[in-house]
Amino acid sequence: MALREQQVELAARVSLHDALPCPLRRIAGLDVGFEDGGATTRAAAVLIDARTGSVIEQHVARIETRMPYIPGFLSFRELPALVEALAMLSSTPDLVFVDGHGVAHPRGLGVAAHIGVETGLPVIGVAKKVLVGEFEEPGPMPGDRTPLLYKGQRIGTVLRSKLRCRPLIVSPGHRVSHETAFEQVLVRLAGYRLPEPTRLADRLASRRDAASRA
DNA sequence: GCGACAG
DNA sequence: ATCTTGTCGC
Repeated sequence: MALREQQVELAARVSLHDALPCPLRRIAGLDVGFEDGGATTRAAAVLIDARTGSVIEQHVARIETRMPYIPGFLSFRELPALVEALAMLSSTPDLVFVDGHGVAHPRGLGVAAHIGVETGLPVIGVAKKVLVGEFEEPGPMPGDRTPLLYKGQRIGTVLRSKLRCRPLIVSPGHRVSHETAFEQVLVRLAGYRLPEPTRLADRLASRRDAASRA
């Protein structure tokens, strides 16, 4: 079966309804990086205590890259490593933040949405650039936002997370509403453009963090 | 046909 | 994503 047909089927399983535990206990951040000029895919998973914000544990999964990057099909390239890293966590997170789009995708299945339907966990997609859709530039203040529209439908939120920084594109991955998605990102901002879960996973995935340089 | 195109 | 130091600006 062709990949785009798989996307359409998987996308039909995505839920935009909130299904998160009231007091969130643990949240996770996921991101991918590459080594050996792309031959090796490196996925990072960071587990954070939702109440204190402290890191509980973090892992890195490294596997052979199986597919090239094709716009619109990113999840098939990164999913294997991401699932591997997620499985390394000793406890399941109540909410997962993924670097990339959720439903803000041509066929509604960005990496965040793909991981969501694959694991059944609540997921939020946090991307740095738009893939598809139109929007009005949001105001300059952190928290300012405008809806991302595509074919007459809302597919995400263009969110200003930091002053003088390009806005983030936030979209539900699975079991989360548009409202909850950007609100959760706002709550996890710690003075940086990216929310903590994604920011920390990003540093671990790309090998420019203190730990891997040791 | 031309340009755009998450990471 | 990745190759890569310093540098301009707030």
